Amino acid sequence: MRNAPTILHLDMDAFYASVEQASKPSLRGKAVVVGGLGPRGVVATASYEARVFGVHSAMPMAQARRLAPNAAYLVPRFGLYRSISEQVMALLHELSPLVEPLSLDEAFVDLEAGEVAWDAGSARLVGEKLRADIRAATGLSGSVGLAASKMLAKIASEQAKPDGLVLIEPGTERAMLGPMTVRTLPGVGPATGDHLRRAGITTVDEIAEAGEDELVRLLGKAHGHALYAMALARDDRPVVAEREAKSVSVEDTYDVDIHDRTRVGMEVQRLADRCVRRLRAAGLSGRTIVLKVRRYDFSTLTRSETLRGPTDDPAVVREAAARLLDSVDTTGGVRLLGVGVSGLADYTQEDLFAQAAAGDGVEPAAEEDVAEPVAEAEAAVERRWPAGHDVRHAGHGHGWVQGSGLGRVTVRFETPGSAVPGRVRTFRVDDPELEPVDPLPLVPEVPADGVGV
DNA sequence: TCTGGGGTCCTACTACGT
DNA sequence: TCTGACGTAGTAGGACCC
Repeated sequence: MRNAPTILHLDMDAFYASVEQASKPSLRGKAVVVGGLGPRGVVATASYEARVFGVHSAMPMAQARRLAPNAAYLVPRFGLYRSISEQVMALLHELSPLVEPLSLDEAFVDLEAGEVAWDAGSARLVGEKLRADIRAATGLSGSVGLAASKMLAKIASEQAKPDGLVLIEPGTERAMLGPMTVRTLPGVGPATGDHLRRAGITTVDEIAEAGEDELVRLLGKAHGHALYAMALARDDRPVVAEREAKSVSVEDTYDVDIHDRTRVGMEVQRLADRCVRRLRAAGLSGRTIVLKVRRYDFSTLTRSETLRGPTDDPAVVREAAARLLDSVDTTGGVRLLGVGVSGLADYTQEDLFAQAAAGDGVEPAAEEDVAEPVAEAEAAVERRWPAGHDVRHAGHGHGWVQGSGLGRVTVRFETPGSAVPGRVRTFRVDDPELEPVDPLPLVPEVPADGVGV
Protein backbone atom coordinates (compact mmCIF):
# COMPACT_ATOMS: atom_id res chain seq x y z
CA MET A 1 0.00 0.00 0.00
CA ARG A 2 1.31 3.45 -0.88
CA ASN A 3 1.75 6.16 1.73
CA ALA A 4 -0.20 8.91 -0.02
CA PRO A 5 -3.97 9.03 -0.70
CA THR A 6 -3.58 9.02 -4.47
CA ILE A 7 -6.10 6.38 -5.45
CA LEU A 8 -9.39 7.97 -6.40
CA HIS A 9 -12.75 6.24 -6.48
CA LEU A 10 -15.58 7.99 -8.29
CA ASP A 11 -19.18 6.97 -7.71
CA MET A 12 -21.92 8.87 -9.53
CA ASP A 13 -24.87 9.61 -7.24
CA ALA A 14 -28.02 7.55 -7.97
CA PHE A 15 -26.79 7.52 -11.53
CA TYR A 16 -29.71 6.26 -13.64
CA ALA A 17 -32.27 8.21 -11.62
CA SER A 18 -30.15 11.39 -11.73
CA VAL A 19 -29.81 11.13 -15.49
CA GLU A 20 -33.59 10.86 -15.80
CA GLN A 21 -34.08 13.87 -13.55
CA ALA A 22 -31.55 15.90 -15.55
CA SER A 23 -33.30 14.88 -18.74
CA LYS A 24 -36.82 15.65 -17.44
CA PRO A 25 -37.16 18.94 -15.55
CA SER A 26 -40.56 17.96 -14.12
CA LEU A 27 -38.91 15.12 -12.18
CA ARG A 28 -36.24 17.21 -10.45
CA GLY A 29 -36.64 17.06 -6.70
CA LYS A 30 -39.17 14.20 -7.09
CA ALA A 31 -39.06 10.52 -6.22
CA VAL A 32 -37.84 8.62 -9.31
CA VAL A 33 -37.47 4.86 -9.55
CA VAL A 34 -35.70 3.21 -12.50
CA GLY A 35 -36.05 -0.51 -13.09
CA GLY A 36 -38.02 -3.30 -14.74
CA LEU A 37 -41.72 -2.44 -14.91
CA GLY A 38 -43.01 -5.98 -15.46
CA PRO A 39 -44.61 -8.02 -12.68
CA ARG A 40 -41.20 -9.43 -11.74
CA GLY A 41 -39.15 -6.27 -12.11
CA VAL A 42 -36.73 -4.99 -9.50
CA VAL A 43 -35.39 -1.52 -8.72
CA ALA A 44 -32.12 -0.65 -10.47
CA THR A 45 -31.75 2.82 -8.94
CA ALA A 46 -33.92 5.04 -6.75
CA SER A 47 -33.40 8.81 -6.51
CA TYR A 48 -32.55 10.13 -3.06
CA GLU A 49 -36.10 11.50 -2.84
CA ALA A 50 -37.41 7.94 -3.34
CA ARG A 51 -34.98 6.48 -0.81
CA VAL A 52 -36.71 8.56 1.87
CA PHE A 53 -39.68 6.18 1.46
CA GLY A 54 -37.42 3.16 1.95
CA VAL A 55 -37.06 2.30 -1.73
CA HIS A 56 -33.63 0.90 -2.62
CA SER A 57 -31.80 -1.04 -5.33
CA ALA A 58 -32.69 -4.71 -5.86
CA MET A 59 -36.07 -4.27 -4.18
CA PRO A 60 -39.02 -5.83 -6.05
CA MET A 61 -40.89 -3.12 -7.98
CA ALA A 62 -44.21 -4.18 -6.46
CA GLN A 63 -42.84 -3.39 -3.02
CA ALA A 64 -41.42 -0.06 -4.20
CA ARG A 65 -44.83 0.92 -5.58
CA ARG A 66 -46.43 0.22 -2.23
CA LEU A 67 -43.82 2.32 -0.41
CA ALA A 68 -43.80 5.19 -2.89
CA PRO A 69 -47.01 5.07 -4.93
CA ASN A 70 -46.53 8.60 -6.27
CA ALA A 71 -42.97 8.17 -7.52
CA ALA A 72 -42.20 8.24 -11.26
CA TYR A 73 -41.48 4.71 -12.51
CA LEU A 74 -39.23 4.51 -15.56
CA VAL A 75 -37.52 1.79 -17.58
CA PRO A 76 -33.72 2.10 -17.88
CA ARG A 77 -32.26 3.74 -21.01
CA PHE A 78 -28.85 2.14 -21.12
CA GLY A 79 -27.86 3.80 -24.38
CA LEU A 80 -28.23 7.24 -22.80
CA TYR A 81 -26.49 6.18 -19.58
CA ARG A 82 -23.63 4.72 -21.60
CA SER A 83 -23.10 7.92 -23.56
CA ILE A 84 -22.99 9.99 -20.36
CA SER A 85 -20.69 7.45 -18.75
CA GLU A 86 -18.32 7.87 -21.70
CA GLN A 87 -18.20 11.61 -21.06
CA VAL A 88 -17.33 11.01 -17.40
CA MET A 89 -14.74 8.34 -18.20
CA ALA A 90 -13.11 10.75 -20.67
CA LEU A 91 -12.65 13.24 -17.83
CA LEU A 92 -11.02 10.51 -15.73
CA HIS A 93 -8.65 9.66 -18.57
CA GLU A 94 -7.50 13.28 -18.54
CA LEU A 95 -6.18 12.61 -15.03
CA SER A 96 -4.34 9.35 -15.60
CA PRO A 97 -3.79 6.54 -18.08
CA LEU A 98 -4.69 4.14 -15.26
CA VAL A 99 -8.50 4.21 -15.10
CA GLU A 100 -10.36 1.08 -14.04
CA PRO A 101 -14.10 1.26 -14.77
CA LEU A 102 -16.20 -0.97 -12.50
CA SER A 103 -19.54 -0.18 -14.12
CA LEU A 104 -21.21 2.67 -16.00
CA ASP A 105 -21.12 4.89 -12.91
CA GLU A 106 -18.01 3.87 -11.01
CA ALA A 107 -14.26 3.81 -11.55
CA PHE A 108 -10.86 3.83 -9.85
CA VAL A 109 -8.13 6.23 -10.98
CA ASP A 110 -4.44 6.03 -10.07
CA LEU A 111 -3.54 9.70 -9.66
CA GLU A 112 0.12 8.97 -9.02
CA ALA A 113 0.46 7.18 -12.37
CA GLY A 114 -1.08 10.25 -13.99
CA GLU A 115 1.38 12.51 -12.16
CA VAL A 116 -1.42 14.83 -11.11
CA ALA A 117 -1.23 14.19 -7.35
CA TRP A 118 1.45 13.06 -4.92
CA ASP A 119 0.08 13.98 -1.48
CA ALA A 120 -3.15 14.70 0.37
CA GLY A 121 -3.29 18.34 -0.67
CA SER A 122 -2.85 17.81 -4.38
CA ALA A 123 -5.17 14.78 -4.37
CA ARG A 124 -7.97 16.79 -2.77
CA LEU A 125 -7.59 19.55 -5.35
CA VAL A 126 -7.77 17.04 -8.21
CA GLY A 127 -10.84 15.42 -6.67
CA GLU A 128 -12.72 18.69 -6.24
CA LYS A 129 -11.86 19.84 -9.74
CA LEU A 130 -13.05 16.51 -11.14
CA ARG A 131 -16.41 16.88 -9.41
CA ALA A 132 -16.79 20.38 -10.81
CA ASP A 133 -15.83 19.23 -14.31
CA ILE A 134 -18.34 16.38 -14.20
CA ARG A 135 -21.06 18.75 -13.15
CA ALA A 136 -20.20 21.20 -15.91
CA ALA A 137 -20.08 18.50 -18.58
CA THR A 138 -23.13 16.48 -17.55
CA GLY A 139 -25.07 18.44 -14.95
CA LEU A 140 -24.71 15.45 -12.59
CA SER A 141 -23.05 15.01 -9.22
CA GLY A 142 -20.50 12.38 -8.31
CA SER A 143 -18.92 11.47 -5.01
CA VAL A 144 -15.18 11.04 -4.67
CA GLY A 145 -13.15 8.95 -2.25
CA LEU A 146 -9.39 9.38 -1.91
CA ALA A 147 -7.14 6.97 -0.05
CA ALA A 148 -3.95 4.95 -0.29
CA SER A 149 -5.70 1.80 -1.52
CA LYS A 150 -8.67 0.77 -3.65
CA MET A 151 -10.64 -0.67 -0.77
CA LEU A 152 -10.28 2.49 1.32
CA ALA A 153 -10.97 4.82 -1.60
CA LYS A 154 -14.23 2.96 -2.21
CA ILE A 155 -15.23 3.15 1.45
CA ALA A 156 -14.37 6.87 1.38
CA SER A 157 -16.61 7.59 -1.62
CA GLU A 158 -19.41 5.69 0.08
CA GLN A 159 -19.03 8.02 3.07
CA ALA A 160 -18.89 11.03 0.76
CA LYS A 161 -22.32 10.34 -0.76
CA PRO A 162 -24.19 12.18 -1.94
CA ASP A 163 -22.28 14.89 -3.75
CA GLY A 164 -19.20 15.00 -1.52
CA LEU A 165 -15.52 14.18 -1.19
CA VAL A 166 -13.83 12.24 1.59
CA LEU A 167 -10.08 11.75 1.92
CA ILE A 168 -8.68 9.16 4.31
CA GLU A 169 -5.34 10.32 5.70
CA PRO A 170 -2.73 7.56 5.70
CA GLY A 171 -2.15 6.37 9.25
CA THR A 172 -5.77 6.84 10.29
CA GLU A 173 -7.18 3.84 8.41
CA ARG A 174 -7.31 1.22 11.16
CA ALA A 175 -8.87 3.56 13.70
CA MET A 176 -11.55 4.53 11.18
CA LEU A 177 -12.23 1.00 9.97
CA GLY A 178 -12.23 -0.74 13.37
CA PRO A 179 -15.70 0.11 14.67
CA MET A 180 -17.39 -0.33 11.28
CA THR A 181 -19.63 -3.32 10.56
CA VAL A 182 -18.13 -6.25 8.65
CA ARG A 183 -20.56 -5.51 5.82
CA THR A 184 -18.49 -2.37 5.08
CA LEU A 185 -15.73 -4.54 3.63
CA PRO A 186 -16.03 -5.42 -0.05
CA GLY A 187 -16.84 -9.09 -0.50
CA VAL A 188 -18.89 -9.38 2.68
CA GLY A 189 -22.50 -9.84 1.62
CA PRO A 190 -25.53 -11.26 3.44
CA ALA A 191 -24.22 -14.85 3.58
CA THR A 192 -20.70 -14.05 4.80
CA GLY A 193 -22.07 -11.41 7.16
CA ASP A 194 -24.40 -14.01 8.72
CA HIS A 195 -21.62 -16.54 8.91
CA LEU A 196 -19.39 -14.11 10.79
CA ARG A 197 -22.20 -12.98 13.06
CA ARG A 198 -22.86 -16.57 14.12
CA ALA A 199 -19.19 -16.73 15.07
CA GLY A 200 -19.65 -13.61 17.18
CA ILE A 201 -17.91 -11.30 14.71
CA THR A 202 -19.77 -8.12 13.77
CA THR A 203 -17.13 -5.38 13.46
CA VAL A 204 -13.94 -4.98 11.47
CA ASP A 205 -11.95 -4.87 14.73
CA GLU A 206 -13.38 -8.26 15.67
CA ILE A 207 -12.19 -9.70 12.36
CA ALA A 208 -8.67 -8.50 13.16
CA GLU A 209 -8.90 -9.93 16.69
CA ALA A 210 -10.16 -13.30 15.50
CA GLY A 211 -6.91 -13.87 13.64
CA GLU A 212 -6.13 -15.16 10.19
CA ASP A 213 -6.32 -18.88 11.01
CA GLU A 214 -9.79 -18.56 12.46
CA LEU A 215 -11.03 -16.64 9.41
CA VAL A 216 -9.61 -19.21 7.03
CA ARG A 217 -11.31 -21.92 9.08
CA LEU A 218 -14.64 -20.04 8.92
CA LEU A 219 -14.62 -18.83 5.32
CA GLY A 220 -12.08 -20.89 3.41
CA LYS A 221 -8.62 -20.06 2.18
CA ALA A 222 -9.06 -17.30 -0.37
CA HIS A 223 -11.85 -15.43 1.37
CA GLY A 224 -10.29 -15.81 4.84
CA HIS A 225 -6.89 -14.45 3.89
CA ALA A 226 -8.40 -11.61 1.86
CA LEU A 227 -10.78 -10.52 4.58
CA TYR A 228 -8.14 -10.59 7.29
CA ALA A 229 -5.85 -8.39 5.18
CA MET A 230 -8.66 -5.93 4.51
CA ALA A 231 -9.55 -5.72 8.20
CA LEU A 232 -5.95 -4.61 8.81
CA ALA A 233 -6.39 -2.05 6.00
CA ARG A 234 -3.88 -3.95 3.90
CA ASP A 235 -4.72 -3.80 0.21
CA ASP A 236 -2.11 -3.77 -2.52
CA ARG A 237 -4.34 -4.36 -5.51
CA PRO A 238 -3.23 -2.13 -8.38
CA VAL A 239 -5.56 -0.08 -10.55
CA VAL A 240 -5.90 -2.15 -13.73
CA ALA A 241 -6.81 -0.27 -16.89
CA GLU A 242 -7.84 -2.97 -19.35
CA ARG A 243 -9.86 -5.96 -18.25
CA GLU A 244 -10.78 -8.62 -20.74
CA ALA A 245 -14.23 -10.16 -20.61
CA LYS A 246 -14.31 -13.79 -19.42
CA SER A 247 -17.85 -14.66 -20.39
CA VAL A 248 -20.82 -13.39 -22.36
CA SER A 249 -24.36 -14.31 -21.40
CA VAL A 250 -27.99 -13.37 -21.87
CA GLU A 251 -30.96 -14.30 -19.74
CA ASP A 252 -34.65 -13.56 -19.54
CA THR A 253 -37.08 -13.74 -16.68
CA TYR A 254 -40.61 -14.41 -17.88
CA ASP A 255 -43.63 -12.56 -16.57
CA VAL A 256 -45.36 -15.91 -16.15
CA ASP A 257 -43.64 -19.28 -15.59
CA ILE A 258 -43.28 -21.36 -18.75
CA HIS A 259 -44.60 -24.91 -18.45
CA ASP A 260 -44.68 -26.02 -22.07
CA ARG A 261 -41.50 -27.93 -22.83
CA THR A 262 -41.61 -27.01 -26.53
CA ARG A 263 -41.82 -23.34 -25.65
CA VAL A 264 -38.88 -23.74 -23.23
CA GLY A 265 -36.87 -25.24 -26.06
CA MET A 266 -37.74 -22.37 -28.39
CA GLU A 267 -36.77 -19.78 -25.81
CA VAL A 268 -33.41 -21.46 -25.31
CA GLN A 269 -32.79 -21.30 -29.07
CA ARG A 270 -33.65 -17.59 -29.10
CA LEU A 271 -31.33 -16.91 -26.18
CA ALA A 272 -28.53 -18.86 -27.87
CA ASP A 273 -28.91 -16.67 -30.96
CA ARG A 274 -28.91 -13.48 -28.91
CA CYS A 275 -25.84 -14.64 -27.02
CA VAL A 276 -23.98 -15.36 -30.25
CA ARG A 277 -24.89 -11.94 -31.63
CA ARG A 278 -23.36 -10.33 -28.57
CA LEU A 279 -20.33 -12.59 -28.84
CA ARG A 280 -19.80 -11.67 -32.49
CA ALA A 281 -20.37 -7.99 -31.91
CA ALA A 282 -17.48 -8.15 -29.44
CA GLY A 283 -15.32 -10.06 -31.94
CA LEU A 284 -15.15 -13.09 -29.64
CA SER A 285 -15.77 -16.80 -29.62
CA GLY A 286 -15.94 -19.27 -26.76
CA ARG A 287 -15.47 -22.89 -25.85
CA THR A 288 -17.84 -23.53 -22.97
CA ILE A 289 -21.60 -23.23 -23.40
CA VAL A 290 -23.64 -22.70 -20.23
CA LEU A 291 -27.38 -23.15 -19.81
CA LYS A 292 -29.06 -21.56 -16.81
CA VAL A 293 -32.52 -22.51 -15.58
CA ARG A 294 -34.37 -20.91 -12.70
CA ARG A 295 -37.37 -22.99 -11.76
CA TYR A 296 -40.77 -22.00 -10.44
CA ASP A 297 -39.49 -22.28 -6.85
CA PHE A 298 -36.49 -20.01 -7.57
CA SER A 299 -34.05 -22.91 -7.38
CA THR A 300 -31.36 -22.29 -9.99
CA LEU A 301 -29.29 -24.80 -11.85
CA THR A 302 -26.65 -24.57 -14.53
CA ARG A 303 -25.42 -27.11 -17.05
CA SER A 304 -22.34 -26.63 -19.15
CA GLU A 305 -20.51 -28.32 -21.97
CA THR A 306 -17.01 -27.63 -23.22
CA LEU A 307 -16.34 -27.96 -26.95
CA ARG A 308 -13.02 -28.93 -28.45
CA GLY A 309 -12.41 -25.44 -29.75
CA PRO A 310 -13.95 -21.97 -29.49
CA THR A 311 -16.96 -21.20 -31.67
CA ASP A 312 -19.17 -18.27 -32.62
CA ASP A 313 -21.44 -20.37 -34.81
CA PRO A 314 -25.08 -19.93 -33.81
CA ALA A 315 -25.96 -23.47 -34.89
CA VAL A 316 -23.23 -24.96 -32.69
CA VAL A 317 -24.26 -22.92 -29.66
CA ARG A 318 -27.94 -23.66 -30.24
CA GLU A 319 -27.30 -27.39 -30.41
CA ALA A 320 -25.13 -27.44 -27.32
CA ALA A 321 -27.77 -25.47 -25.41
CA ALA A 322 -30.47 -27.88 -26.59
CA ARG A 323 -28.39 -30.89 -25.44
CA LEU A 324 -27.90 -29.27 -22.05
CA LEU A 325 -31.62 -28.61 -21.75
CA ASP A 326 -32.26 -32.34 -22.29
CA SER A 327 -30.63 -33.03 -18.93
CA VAL A 328 -32.85 -30.61 -17.01
CA ASP A 329 -36.21 -31.38 -15.48
CA THR A 330 -38.52 -28.41 -16.05
CA THR A 331 -41.76 -29.87 -14.74
CA GLY A 332 -43.37 -27.34 -12.47
CA GLY A 333 -42.37 -24.49 -14.78
CA VAL A 334 -39.40 -22.17 -15.31
CA ARG A 335 -39.25 -18.47 -14.50
CA LEU A 336 -35.85 -17.72 -16.06
CA LEU A 337 -33.71 -19.10 -18.85
CA GLY A 338 -30.19 -18.05 -19.77
CA VAL A 339 -27.46 -19.01 -22.25
CA GLY A 340 -23.83 -18.04 -21.80
CA VAL A 341 -20.44 -18.67 -23.36
CA SER A 342 -17.16 -18.69 -21.45
CA GLY A 343 -13.61 -19.79 -22.16
CA LEU A 344 -13.40 -16.85 -24.56
CA ALA A 345 -10.94 -16.40 -27.39
CA ASP A 346 -10.66 -13.82 -30.13
CA TYR A 347 -10.45 -16.45 -32.83
CA THR A 348 -12.52 -19.45 -33.83
CA GLN A 349 -11.55 -23.00 -34.44
CA GLU A 350 -14.69 -24.69 -35.50
CA ASP A 351 -15.54 -28.02 -34.06
CA LEU A 352 -15.80 -30.18 -37.14
CA PHE A 353 -17.91 -32.86 -35.52
CA ALA A 354 -20.41 -30.38 -34.19
CA GLN A 355 -20.59 -28.72 -37.58
CA ALA A 356 -21.05 -32.04 -39.34
CA ALA A 357 -23.83 -32.91 -36.92
CA ALA A 358 -25.47 -29.58 -37.65
CA GLY A 359 -26.09 -30.62 -41.24
CA ASP A 360 -26.27 -28.34 -44.21
CA GLY A 361 -29.81 -27.07 -44.00
CA VAL A 362 -29.37 -25.18 -40.75
CA GLU A 363 -29.30 -21.47 -41.43
CA PRO A 364 -28.44 -19.37 -38.42
CA ALA A 365 -31.38 -17.12 -37.70
CA ALA A 366 -30.69 -13.40 -37.81
CA GLU A 367 -26.99 -13.99 -38.00
CA GLU A 368 -26.39 -10.78 -39.86
CA ASP A 369 -28.25 -8.36 -37.65
CA VAL A 370 -25.43 -7.79 -35.25
CA ALA A 371 -27.09 -4.65 -33.94
CA GLU A 372 -28.92 -5.72 -30.77
CA PRO A 373 -32.04 -3.57 -30.84
CA VAL A 374 -33.23 -5.11 -34.10
CA ALA A 375 -34.66 -8.00 -32.11
CA GLU A 376 -37.75 -6.02 -31.32
CA ALA A 377 -39.87 -7.26 -34.19
CA GLU A 378 -41.74 -8.90 -31.35
CA ALA A 379 -42.20 -5.63 -29.53
CA ALA A 380 -45.84 -5.26 -28.68
CA VAL A 381 -47.56 -1.98 -29.44
CA GLU A 382 -47.31 -0.92 -25.82
CA ARG A 383 -43.60 -1.63 -25.84
CA ARG A 384 -43.28 0.99 -28.54
CA TRP A 385 -43.85 3.64 -25.90
CA PRO A 386 -41.80 2.64 -22.84
CA ALA A 387 -42.22 4.91 -19.83
CA GLY A 388 -39.55 7.59 -19.82
CA HIS A 389 -38.47 7.32 -23.44
CA ASP A 390 -38.14 10.40 -25.62
CA VAL A 391 -40.62 11.19 -28.38
CA ARG A 392 -41.30 13.97 -30.87
CA HIS A 393 -44.70 15.23 -31.94
CA ALA A 394 -45.08 17.14 -35.19
CA GLY A 395 -47.14 19.82 -33.50
CA HIS A 396 -45.91 19.89 -29.89
CA GLY A 397 -42.19 19.17 -30.24
CA HIS A 398 -39.92 17.12 -27.97
CA GLY A 399 -41.21 15.24 -24.93
CA TRP A 400 -41.18 11.95 -23.07
CA VAL A 401 -43.63 9.14 -22.39
CA GLN A 402 -45.27 9.44 -18.99
CA GLY A 403 -47.32 6.32 -19.46
CA SER A 404 -49.22 4.22 -21.95
CA GLY A 405 -52.03 1.73 -22.04
CA LEU A 406 -55.52 1.12 -23.38
CA GLY A 407 -54.44 2.38 -26.78
CA ARG A 408 -53.33 5.74 -25.40
CA VAL A 409 -49.93 7.26 -24.71
CA THR A 410 -49.43 10.22 -22.38
CA VAL A 411 -46.56 12.59 -23.16
CA ARG A 412 -45.00 15.44 -21.23
CA PHE A 413 -43.49 18.04 -23.54
CA GLU A 414 -40.23 19.31 -22.10
CA THR A 415 -36.46 19.13 -22.71
CA PRO A 416 -33.44 19.07 -20.36
CA GLY A 417 -33.18 22.83 -20.85
CA SER A 418 -36.82 23.63 -19.99
CA ALA A 419 -37.05 26.11 -17.13
CA VAL A 420 -40.44 24.86 -15.92
CA PRO A 421 -42.21 21.48 -16.11
CA GLY A 422 -43.80 20.96 -19.50
CA ARG A 423 -47.43 20.40 -20.53
CA VAL A 424 -48.98 16.93 -20.64
CA ARG A 425 -50.98 15.63 -23.60
CA THR A 426 -52.52 12.23 -24.42
CA PHE A 427 -52.57 10.68 -27.90
CA ARG A 428 -53.61 7.46 -29.57
CA VAL A 429 -50.73 4.98 -29.70
CA ASP A 430 -50.96 4.99 -33.50
CA ASP A 431 -50.97 8.79 -33.85
CA PRO A 432 -48.97 9.36 -37.06
CA GLU A 433 -47.62 12.68 -35.75
CA LEU A 434 -45.88 10.98 -32.80
CA GLU A 435 -42.56 9.17 -33.14
CA PRO A 436 -39.88 7.78 -30.81
CA VAL A 437 -36.60 9.75 -30.94
CA ASP A 438 -33.14 9.68 -29.37
CA PRO A 439 -32.57 11.46 -26.04
CA LEU A 440 -31.29 15.06 -26.10
CA PRO A 441 -27.96 15.90 -24.43
CA LEU A 442 -28.35 16.81 -20.73
CA VAL A 443 -26.22 19.92 -21.09
CA PRO A 444 -26.38 21.99 -24.27
CA GLU A 445 -23.24 21.35 -26.32
CA VAL A 446 -22.51 25.10 -26.54
CA PRO A 447 -24.01 26.80 -23.49
CA ALA A 448 -25.56 30.07 -24.64
CA ASP A 449 -24.67 31.92 -21.46
CA GLY A 450 -21.77 29.84 -20.21
CA VAL A 451 -23.69 28.91 -17.07
CA GLY A 452 -24.86 25.46 -18.13
CA VAL A 453 -28.12 23.97 -16.92
C1' DT B 1 -42.45 -9.08 -0.31
C1' DC B 2 -41.05 -12.29 -3.52
C1' DT B 3 -36.90 -11.67 -5.55
C1' DG B 4 -33.40 -8.44 -12.88
C1' DG B 5 -29.42 -8.85 -15.78
C1' DG B 6 -24.69 -9.06 -16.53
C1' DG B 7 -20.76 -10.26 -14.76
C1' DT B 8 -16.47 -12.21 -11.47
C1' DC B 9 -14.38 -15.29 -8.29
C1' DC B 10 -14.14 -19.27 -5.22
C1' DT B 11 -14.98 -24.04 -3.64
C1' DA B 12 -16.04 -28.82 -3.89
C1' DC B 13 -16.30 -32.79 -6.44
C1' DT B 14 -15.10 -35.97 -10.17
C1' DA B 15 -12.34 -37.87 -13.76
C1' DC B 16 -8.09 -38.71 -15.65
C1' DG B 17 -3.13 -39.10 -16.59
C1' DT B 18 1.33 -39.75 -14.62
C1' DT C 1 0.44 -55.05 -11.07
C1' DC C 2 -1.79 -52.46 -7.73
C1' DT C 3 -2.21 -48.34 -5.07
C1' DG C 4 -1.75 -43.70 -3.63
C1' DA C 5 -0.31 -38.86 -4.42
C1' DC C 6 -0.67 -35.09 -7.18
C1' DG C 7 -1.77 -31.78 -10.86
C1' DT C 8 -5.15 -30.39 -14.18
C1' DA C 9 -9.59 -29.90 -16.49
C1' DG C 10 -14.35 -29.94 -16.41
C1' DT C 11 -18.65 -29.30 -13.97
C1' DA C 12 -22.04 -27.37 -10.61
C1' DG C 13 -23.25 -24.28 -7.27
C1' DG C 14 -22.88 -20.24 -4.33
C1' DA C 15 -21.60 -15.56 -2.95
C1' DC C 16 -20.91 -11.16 -4.32
C1' DC C 17 -20.91 -6.78 -7.04
C1' DC C 18 -23.19 -2.89 -9.64
